[in-house]
Amino acid sequence: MIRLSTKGRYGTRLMLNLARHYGNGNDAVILKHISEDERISIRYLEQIIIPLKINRLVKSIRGAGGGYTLARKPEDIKLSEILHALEGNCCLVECVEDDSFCDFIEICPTYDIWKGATELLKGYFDGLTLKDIVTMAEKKDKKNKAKAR
Amino acid sequence: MIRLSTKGRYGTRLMLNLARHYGNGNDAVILKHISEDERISIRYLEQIIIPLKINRLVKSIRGAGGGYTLARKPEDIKLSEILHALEGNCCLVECVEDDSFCDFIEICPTYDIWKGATELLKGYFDGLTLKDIVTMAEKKDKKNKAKAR
DNA sequence: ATAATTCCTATAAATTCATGTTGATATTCG
DNA sequence: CGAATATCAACATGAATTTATAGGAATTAT
Repeated sequence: MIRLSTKGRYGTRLMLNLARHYGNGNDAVILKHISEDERISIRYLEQIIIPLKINRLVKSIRGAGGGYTLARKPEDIKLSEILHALEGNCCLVECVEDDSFCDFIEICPTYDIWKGATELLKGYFDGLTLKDIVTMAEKKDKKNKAKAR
Repeated sequence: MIRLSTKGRYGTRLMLNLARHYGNGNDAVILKHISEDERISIRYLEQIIIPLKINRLVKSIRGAGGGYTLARKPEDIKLSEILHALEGNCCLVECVEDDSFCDFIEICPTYDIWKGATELLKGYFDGLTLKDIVTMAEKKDKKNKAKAR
Protein backbone atom coordinates (compact mmCIF):
# COMPACT_ATOMS: atom_id res chain seq x y z
CA MET A 1 0.00 0.00 0.00
CA ILE A 2 2.74 2.34 0.91
CA ARG A 3 5.58 1.66 -1.35
CA LEU A 4 9.08 2.84 -1.78
CA SER A 5 9.72 2.81 -5.52
CA THR A 6 12.55 0.87 -7.06
CA LYS A 7 14.13 4.17 -7.96
CA GLY A 8 14.38 5.02 -4.28
CA ARG A 9 15.66 1.60 -3.31
CA TYR A 10 18.13 1.17 -6.14
CA GLY A 11 19.31 4.75 -5.83
CA THR A 12 20.05 4.21 -2.16
CA ARG A 13 22.02 1.06 -2.90
CA LEU A 14 23.91 2.91 -5.61
CA MET A 15 24.86 5.66 -3.16
CA LEU A 16 25.88 3.12 -0.53
CA ASN A 17 28.12 1.45 -3.05
CA LEU A 18 29.80 4.77 -3.78
CA ALA A 19 30.06 5.42 -0.04
CA ARG A 20 31.93 2.16 0.51
CA HIS A 21 34.46 3.14 -2.12
CA TYR A 22 34.77 6.70 -0.93
CA GLY A 23 38.11 8.11 0.13
CA ASN A 24 40.41 5.47 -1.26
CA GLY A 25 42.34 7.96 -3.36
CA ASN A 26 41.32 6.92 -6.82
CA ASP A 27 37.73 6.36 -5.84
CA ALA A 28 35.73 6.77 -9.04
CA VAL A 29 33.42 3.82 -9.48
CA ILE A 30 32.05 2.87 -12.87
CA LEU A 31 28.44 1.94 -13.35
CA LYS A 32 29.42 -1.44 -14.73
CA HIS A 33 30.83 -2.44 -11.36
CA ILE A 34 27.84 -1.14 -9.46
CA SER A 35 25.65 -3.02 -11.89
CA GLU A 36 27.50 -6.26 -11.13
CA ASP A 37 27.59 -5.67 -7.37
CA GLU A 38 23.97 -4.69 -7.04
CA ARG A 39 22.52 -6.72 -9.89
CA ILE A 40 20.79 -3.77 -11.46
CA SER A 41 21.08 -3.17 -15.20
CA ILE A 42 23.48 -0.44 -16.27
CA ARG A 43 20.73 1.13 -18.34
CA TYR A 44 18.52 1.52 -15.34
CA LEU A 45 21.37 2.81 -13.19
CA GLU A 46 22.06 5.43 -15.83
CA GLN A 47 18.51 6.68 -15.50
CA ILE A 48 18.62 6.66 -11.73
CA ILE A 49 21.92 8.48 -11.36
CA ILE A 50 20.79 11.47 -13.42
CA PRO A 51 18.73 13.11 -10.64
CA LEU A 52 21.48 12.29 -8.15
CA LYS A 53 23.91 14.22 -10.30
CA ILE A 54 21.53 17.11 -10.86
CA ASN A 55 21.09 17.41 -7.11
CA ARG A 56 24.86 17.38 -6.62
CA LEU A 57 24.99 14.25 -4.56
CA VAL A 58 27.40 12.56 -6.96
CA LYS A 59 30.12 13.86 -9.27
CA SER A 60 30.85 12.32 -12.64
CA ILE A 61 34.25 11.94 -14.22
CA ARG A 62 34.04 11.39 -17.94
CA GLY A 63 36.23 9.36 -20.21
CA ALA A 64 38.59 6.50 -19.62
CA GLY A 65 39.39 5.99 -15.97
CA GLY A 66 36.27 7.93 -15.12
CA GLY A 67 33.19 6.96 -13.20
CA TYR A 68 31.22 8.40 -10.31
CA THR A 69 32.04 9.47 -6.78
CA LEU A 70 30.09 10.99 -3.94
CA ALA A 71 30.09 14.77 -4.15
CA ARG A 72 30.48 14.98 -0.36
CA LYS A 73 31.67 12.83 2.50
CA PRO A 74 29.34 9.95 3.41
CA GLU A 75 28.73 11.51 6.83
CA ASP A 76 27.48 14.65 5.11
CA ILE A 77 24.87 12.97 2.91
CA LYS A 78 21.54 12.25 4.49
CA LEU A 79 19.24 9.50 3.30
CA SER A 80 16.45 12.08 3.11
CA GLU A 81 18.46 14.00 0.52
CA ILE A 82 18.88 10.93 -1.62
CA LEU A 83 15.21 10.04 -1.54
CA HIS A 84 14.25 13.64 -2.17
CA ALA A 85 16.55 13.85 -5.18
CA LEU A 86 15.12 10.70 -6.71
CA GLU A 87 11.69 12.23 -6.72
CA GLY A 88 10.81 15.85 -6.19
CA ASN A 89 8.59 14.92 -3.30
CA CYS A 90 9.55 12.45 -0.63
CA CYS A 91 6.04 12.33 0.73
CA LEU A 92 3.22 9.87 1.04
CA VAL A 93 0.73 11.91 -0.91
CA GLU A 94 1.30 14.76 -3.30
CA CYS A 95 -0.92 17.24 -1.49
CA VAL A 96 1.45 17.20 1.49
CA GLU A 97 4.21 18.84 -0.51
CA ASP A 98 2.25 20.62 -3.20
CA ASP A 99 -0.78 22.32 -1.71
CA SER A 100 -2.10 23.36 -5.09
CA PHE A 101 -2.57 19.69 -5.86
CA CYS A 102 -5.96 19.55 -4.18
CA ASP A 103 -8.51 22.22 -3.28
CA PHE A 104 -9.87 20.49 -0.22
CA ILE A 105 -6.89 20.47 2.10
CA GLU A 106 -8.65 22.87 4.43
CA ILE A 107 -11.48 20.48 5.02
CA CYS A 108 -9.87 17.14 4.17
CA PRO A 109 -10.12 14.79 7.13
CA THR A 110 -7.17 12.70 6.02
CA TYR A 111 -4.71 15.42 5.04
CA ASP A 112 -3.35 15.84 8.54
CA ILE A 113 -2.98 12.11 8.95
CA TRP A 114 -0.86 11.70 5.84
CA LYS A 115 1.04 14.85 6.68
CA GLY A 116 1.87 13.50 10.13
CA ALA A 117 3.09 10.22 8.68
CA THR A 118 5.22 12.05 6.15
CA GLU A 119 6.85 14.20 8.82
CA LEU A 120 7.60 11.08 10.81
CA LEU A 121 9.33 9.43 7.89
CA LYS A 122 11.20 12.58 6.99
CA GLY A 123 12.56 12.80 10.51
CA TYR A 124 13.69 9.21 10.35
CA PHE A 125 15.45 9.58 7.01
CA ASP A 126 16.89 12.91 8.10
CA GLY A 127 18.65 11.23 10.98
CA LEU A 128 20.49 8.71 8.80
CA THR A 129 23.62 9.50 6.83
CA LEU A 130 25.33 7.23 4.33
CA LYS A 131 28.09 6.70 6.87
CA ASP A 132 25.59 5.57 9.50
CA ILE A 133 24.19 3.00 7.12
CA VAL A 134 27.58 1.71 6.01
CA THR A 135 28.60 1.34 9.65
CA MET A 136 25.40 -0.53 10.42
CA ALA A 137 25.96 -2.83 7.49
CA GLU A 138 29.54 -3.57 8.55
CA LYS A 139 28.39 -4.49 12.03
CA LYS A 140 25.72 -6.73 10.60
CA ASP A 141 28.27 -8.38 8.35
CA LYS A 142 30.65 -9.05 11.23
CA LYS A 143 27.83 -10.56 13.23
CA ASN A 144 26.90 -12.86 10.35
CA LYS A 145 30.45 -14.00 9.93
CA ALA A 146 30.70 -14.75 13.64
CA LYS A 147 27.55 -16.82 13.39
CA ALA A 148 28.86 -18.73 10.40
CA ARG A 149 31.92 -19.88 12.30
CA MET B 1 9.18 8.33 -3.96
CA ILE B 2 7.25 6.88 -1.13
CA ARG B 3 3.69 6.78 -2.14
CA LEU B 4 0.43 5.85 -0.59
CA SER B 5 -1.66 4.38 -3.39
CA THR B 6 -5.07 5.71 -4.30
CA LYS B 7 -6.54 2.50 -2.99
CA GLY B 8 -5.18 3.31 0.45
CA ARG B 9 -6.29 6.91 0.32
CA TYR B 10 -9.72 6.31 -1.17
CA GLY B 11 -10.33 3.33 1.07
CA THR B 12 -9.58 5.43 4.13
CA ARG B 13 -12.00 8.12 2.99
CA LEU B 14 -14.60 5.46 2.31
CA MET B 15 -14.21 4.11 5.84
CA LEU B 16 -14.36 7.59 7.33
CA ASN B 17 -17.58 8.22 5.46
CA LEU B 18 -19.07 5.05 6.92
CA ALA B 19 -17.78 6.06 10.35
CA ARG B 20 -19.58 9.39 10.18
CA HIS B 21 -22.86 7.59 9.44
CA TYR B 22 -22.31 4.89 12.02
CA GLY B 23 -24.85 4.31 14.75
CA ASN B 24 -27.73 6.38 13.41
CA GLY B 25 -30.16 3.44 13.47
CA ASN B 26 -30.65 2.76 9.78
CA ASP B 27 -27.04 3.39 8.99
CA ALA B 28 -26.39 1.49 5.77
CA VAL B 29 -24.75 3.81 3.29
CA ILE B 30 -24.90 3.14 -0.42
CA LEU B 31 -21.83 3.50 -2.58
CA LYS B 32 -23.64 6.02 -4.75
CA HIS B 33 -23.72 8.46 -1.85
CA ILE B 34 -20.11 7.85 -0.93
CA SER B 35 -19.25 8.35 -4.59
CA GLU B 36 -20.97 11.74 -4.58
CA ASP B 37 -19.50 12.78 -1.23
CA GLU B 38 -15.96 11.76 -2.01
CA ARG B 39 -15.99 12.26 -5.78
CA ILE B 40 -14.72 8.79 -6.51
CA SER B 41 -16.42 6.67 -9.17
CA ILE B 42 -18.81 3.99 -7.93
CA ARG B 43 -17.03 1.39 -10.03
CA TYR B 44 -13.74 2.12 -8.37
CA LEU B 45 -15.29 2.17 -4.91
CA GLU B 46 -16.77 -1.26 -5.62
CA GLN B 47 -13.28 -2.63 -6.20
CA ILE B 48 -11.82 -0.94 -3.18
CA ILE B 49 -14.49 -2.14 -0.79
CA ILE B 50 -13.96 -5.81 -1.65
CA PRO B 51 -10.84 -6.29 0.49
CA LEU B 52 -12.44 -4.26 3.26
CA LYS B 53 -15.32 -6.71 3.24
CA ILE B 54 -13.07 -9.76 3.08
CA ASN B 55 -11.15 -8.50 6.09
CA ARG B 56 -14.43 -7.92 7.95
CA LEU B 57 -14.04 -4.23 8.36
CA VAL B 58 -17.36 -3.53 6.64
CA LYS B 59 -20.60 -5.44 6.33
CA SER B 60 -22.70 -5.40 3.19
CA ILE B 61 -26.45 -5.54 2.87
CA ARG B 62 -27.52 -6.64 -0.56
CA GLY B 63 -30.50 -5.66 -2.62
CA ALA B 64 -32.74 -2.63 -2.58
CA GLY B 65 -32.40 -0.62 0.62
CA GLY B 66 -29.03 -2.20 1.15
CA GLY B 67 -25.61 -0.64 1.43
CA TYR B 68 -22.59 -0.88 3.66
CA THR B 69 -21.85 -0.31 7.32
CA LEU B 70 -18.80 -0.63 9.50
CA ALA B 71 -18.49 -4.10 10.94
CA ARG B 72 -17.33 -2.65 14.28
CA LYS B 73 -17.51 0.60 16.15
CA PRO B 74 -15.28 3.38 14.76
CA GLU B 75 -13.23 3.37 17.98
CA ASP B 76 -12.46 -0.30 17.38
CA ILE B 77 -11.11 0.07 13.85
CA LYS B 78 -7.52 1.12 13.51
CA LEU B 79 -6.14 2.88 10.46
CA SER B 80 -3.44 0.24 10.28
CA GLU B 81 -6.10 -2.43 9.79
CA ILE B 82 -7.64 -0.51 6.90
CA LEU B 83 -4.34 0.00 5.15
CA HIS B 84 -3.36 -3.59 5.76
CA ALA B 85 -6.64 -4.84 4.31
CA LEU B 86 -6.25 -2.76 1.17
CA GLU B 87 -2.98 -4.44 0.43
CA GLY B 88 -1.63 -7.58 1.99
CA ASN B 89 1.43 -5.71 3.11
CA CYS B 90 1.36 -2.27 4.61
CA CYS B 91 5.10 -1.93 4.27
CA LEU B 92 7.54 0.18 2.35
CA VAL B 93 9.21 -2.73 0.61
CA GLU B 94 8.01 -6.25 0.10
CA CYS B 95 10.96 -7.94 1.72
CA VAL B 96 10.02 -6.46 5.07
CA GLU B 97 6.85 -8.49 5.25
CA ASP B 98 7.70 -11.40 3.00
CA ASP B 99 11.20 -12.62 3.72
CA SER B 100 11.12 -15.11 0.87
CA PHE B 101 10.92 -12.15 -1.47
CA CYS B 102 14.68 -11.66 -1.51
CA ASP B 103 17.59 -13.91 -0.68
CA PHE B 104 19.93 -11.21 0.55
CA ILE B 105 18.12 -9.94 3.62
CA GLU B 106 20.85 -11.30 5.83
CA ILE B 107 23.48 -9.17 4.16
CA CYS B 108 21.39 -6.37 2.68
CA PRO B 109 22.58 -3.03 4.04
CA THR B 110 19.26 -1.31 3.41
CA TYR B 111 16.87 -3.94 4.73
CA ASP B 112 17.08 -2.73 8.31
CA ILE B 113 16.57 0.85 7.22
CA TRP B 114 13.35 0.11 5.37
CA LYS B 115 12.23 -2.18 8.14
CA GLY B 116 12.76 0.56 10.70
CA ALA B 117 10.78 3.04 8.64
CA THR B 118 7.99 0.52 8.20
CA GLU B 119 7.77 -0.13 11.93
CA LEU B 120 7.63 3.59 12.54
CA LEU B 121 4.70 4.01 10.17
CA LYS B 122 2.93 0.97 11.52
CA GLY B 123 3.14 2.36 15.02
CA TYR B 124 1.70 5.64 13.85
CA PHE B 125 -1.21 4.06 11.98
CA ASP B 126 -1.77 1.66 14.86
CA GLY B 127 -2.39 4.54 17.19
CA LEU B 128 -5.19 6.04 15.11
CA THR B 129 -8.75 4.76 15.09
CA LEU B 130 -11.53 5.90 12.78
CA LYS B 131 -13.09 7.68 15.73
CA ASP B 132 -9.88 9.59 16.40
CA ILE B 133 -9.80 10.79 12.82
CA VAL B 134 -13.46 11.76 12.74
CA THR B 135 -12.98 13.73 15.96
CA MET B 136 -9.94 15.46 14.53
CA ALA B 137 -11.85 16.36 11.39
CA GLU B 138 -14.76 17.78 13.38
CA LYS B 139 -12.43 19.99 15.38
CA LYS B 140 -10.77 21.18 12.20
CA ASP B 141 -14.14 21.94 10.68
CA LYS B 142 -15.25 23.95 13.71
CA LYS B 143 -12.04 25.93 13.59
CA ASN B 144 -12.52 26.70 9.90
CA LYS B 145 -16.06 27.89 10.50
CA ALA B 146 -14.89 30.12 13.35
CA LYS B 147 -12.31 31.63 11.04
CA ALA B 148 -14.89 32.24 8.32
CA ARG B 149 -17.07 34.31 10.63
C1' DA C 1 -42.77 -7.33 -11.30
C1' DT C 2 -39.83 -3.47 -10.66
C1' DA C 3 -36.35 -0.76 -8.94
C1' DA C 4 -32.36 -0.52 -6.17
C1' DT C 5 -28.17 -2.21 -4.88
C1' DT C 6 -24.35 -5.32 -4.29
C1' DC C 7 -21.48 -8.60 -6.76
C1' DC C 8 -18.50 -10.34 -10.49
C1' DT C 9 -15.64 -10.16 -14.54
C1' DA C 10 -13.59 -7.91 -18.23
C1' DT C 11 -10.96 -4.38 -20.17
C1' DA C 12 -9.12 0.28 -21.16
C1' DA C 13 -5.87 3.86 -19.89
C1' DA C 14 -2.01 5.52 -17.49
C1' DT C 15 2.13 4.93 -15.08
C1' DT C 16 6.17 2.53 -13.46
C1' DC C 17 9.87 -0.55 -14.28
C1' DA C 18 13.49 -2.22 -16.98
C1' DT C 19 16.20 -3.09 -21.10
C1' DG C 20 17.91 -1.84 -25.74
C1' DT C 21 19.78 1.11 -29.48
C1' DT C 22 22.46 4.61 -31.40
C1' DG C 23 25.68 7.75 -31.32
C1' DA C 24 28.06 11.91 -29.33
C1' DT C 25 31.54 13.71 -26.16
C1' DA C 26 35.41 13.65 -22.95
C1' DT C 27 39.54 11.53 -21.12
C1' DT C 28 43.47 8.39 -20.47
C1' DC C 29 47.19 5.93 -22.23
C1' DG C 30 50.38 3.94 -25.52
C1' DC D 1 47.69 10.94 -32.97
C1' DG D 2 44.69 6.88 -32.34
C1' DA D 3 42.45 3.44 -29.68
C1' DA D 4 40.07 2.26 -25.69
C1' DT D 5 37.09 3.61 -21.95
C1' DA D 6 33.15 5.95 -19.89
C1' DT D 7 29.82 9.30 -19.34
C1' DC D 8 25.97 11.73 -21.67
C1' DA D 9 21.68 12.01 -24.24
C1' DA D 10 17.69 10.97 -26.72
C1' DC D 11 14.73 7.73 -27.96
C1' DA D 12 12.15 3.24 -28.46
C1' DT D 13 10.13 -0.85 -26.67
C1' DG D 14 7.84 -4.12 -23.83
C1' DA D 15 6.27 -6.06 -19.41
C1' DA D 16 4.09 -5.28 -15.15
C1' DT D 17 1.33 -2.71 -12.14
C1' DT D 18 -1.91 0.78 -10.83
C1' DT D 19 -5.87 3.41 -11.79
C1' DA D 20 -10.32 3.68 -13.57
C1' DT D 21 -14.50 2.54 -16.27
C1' DA D 22 -18.10 -0.70 -18.18
C1' DG D 23 -21.64 -4.40 -18.60
C1' DG D 24 -24.40 -7.34 -16.73
C1' DA D 25 -25.76 -11.06 -13.12
C1' DA D 26 -27.60 -11.86 -8.44
C1' DT D 27 -30.18 -10.38 -4.50
C1' DT D 28 -33.71 -7.99 -1.92
C1' DA D 29 -37.42 -4.43 -0.46
C1' DT D 30 -41.58 -2.61 -1.84
